[in-house]
Amino acid sequence: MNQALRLKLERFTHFSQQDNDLIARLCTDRVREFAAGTDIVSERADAKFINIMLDGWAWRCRYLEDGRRQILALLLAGDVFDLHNLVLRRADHTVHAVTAVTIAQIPVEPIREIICSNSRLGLALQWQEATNIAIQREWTVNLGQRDAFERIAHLLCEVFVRLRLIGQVRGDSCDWPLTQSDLADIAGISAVHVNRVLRDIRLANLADIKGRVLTIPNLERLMEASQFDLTYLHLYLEEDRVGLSER
Amino acid sequence: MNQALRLKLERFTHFSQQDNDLIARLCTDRVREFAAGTDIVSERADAKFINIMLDGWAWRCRYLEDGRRQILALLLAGDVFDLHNLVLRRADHTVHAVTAVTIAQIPVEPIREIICSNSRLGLALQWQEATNIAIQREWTVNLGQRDAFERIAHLLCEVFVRLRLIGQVRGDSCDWPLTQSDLADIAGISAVHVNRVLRDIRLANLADIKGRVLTIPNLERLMEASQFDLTYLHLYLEEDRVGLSER
DNA sequence: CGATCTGTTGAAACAATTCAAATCTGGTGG
DNA sequence: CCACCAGATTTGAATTGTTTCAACAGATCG
Repeated sequence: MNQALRLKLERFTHFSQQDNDLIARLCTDRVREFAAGTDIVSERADAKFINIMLDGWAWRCRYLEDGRRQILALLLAGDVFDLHNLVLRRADHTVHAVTAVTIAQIPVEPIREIICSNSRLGLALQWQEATNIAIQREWTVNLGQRDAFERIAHLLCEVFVRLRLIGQVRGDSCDWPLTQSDLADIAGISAVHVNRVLRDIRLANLADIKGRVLTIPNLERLMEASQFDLTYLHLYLEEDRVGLSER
Repeated sequence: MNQALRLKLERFTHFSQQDNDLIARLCTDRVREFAAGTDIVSERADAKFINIMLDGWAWRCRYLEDGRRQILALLLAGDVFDLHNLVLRRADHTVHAVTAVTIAQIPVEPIREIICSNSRLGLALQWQEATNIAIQREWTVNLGQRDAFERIAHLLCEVFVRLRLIGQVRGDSCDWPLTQSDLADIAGISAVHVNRVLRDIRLANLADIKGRVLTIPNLERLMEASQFDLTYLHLYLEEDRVGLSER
């Protein structure tokens, strides 16, 4: 099974060999590649697949008529998304590949069977969806209550912790393919202001983005600065591996 | 069956007599009343029930350590919520009764059975949850991309349309139990600014709140002013009853 | 009938945006 | 290998949207 997916799902529960085999098979059957900058799901497209991110970065995005856009979620390796396609008929937003992306696109029916079988795997898929929604709520809090500095700092914490979960952090650094414009459309502020806030964060020695790499010298301090509380990620197993302690 | 719940679920599909009986039974078994101003679900409480709003107004809310709060969702009659309790172990936010509230609190197991049975009712419950999430995404867009005027106008549209769905609109008016402070914590702006924006909306003759009643003389114009597009509510049946046409 | 929320308004302060221009960066083709 | 280009980042100055503070009027409720 895909490394990131295994690490991710095992934060919820451990699986039987049977479950492991099943998910491994699903993830090799229908693998698709998307080039950086292309759309994975188009707004108003028919809702056909449940998707599993195997590699790369993507985002959900809604465009307004006048060209404004809001990035609604970041999708990282190991993320299961669009489970709502079990019941919805069409997409109400776009999913966009930021980097080159590898995805398993699984038709609705096999997933429905897994969920109805009440296996641990089915529960884990639903848990994934539930945490996606908890993250969506946290982004709502971010946009509604926090100022620009806290919003950016909080986002950096979240992504860093999520990447650490799937083993994509090296020491205090990780990949960072997002531009300042992208960050602006996540945080609901202008790109110019993102630039100034990132400068302030850098000057406070809390985090630094340079050459598509994010470095957080002291995650604990960055978490304090943004009131980051990882309860909302609903990580149940081996909690020592995330949070404050290294590795 | 509760009137609002029936109207709501039938926007997704029609039910067999068997389904109708089942849901009616569940909704009479475990009915609880909450007084206005009390908490229905407390942050970090064990996640035990799936809830169905039978009557009244409630909201989801997250508090930050320093006292700021963000209202994350409005829950109206007919809304099924906290379906994520099928997999999550504890709440990451509060649910608060705005008015007196009547709720059916259903344990996890019977709901799991309904969903796994793959009946229309089970799909309808999942559809409810999926639309709740779509609304959460739309609120994220609202906070991230729209200015104060558009945010408030968009919210008024949404609530009015949702209330109309469950037959709680009289002509161009509906109940409005929220204070300007509440609106502030939904829209992520200060209460003072809410007041000024509401004045502007009133002066533009788009909507008026007076004495706990909201009046929207011309919904179509208010929808235009806030770029309100009801796709995100995923209403599939009898679409003529909502949207622009009256009744 | 006073006490306590809720709503309203003005003036000053602040956060964030806009516009514009300069610099830096990575990739491309000559 | 260098010149060039487009996109990304950085900075300053003027402007706008929003907040804060403060004071008062209007409701609502025991």
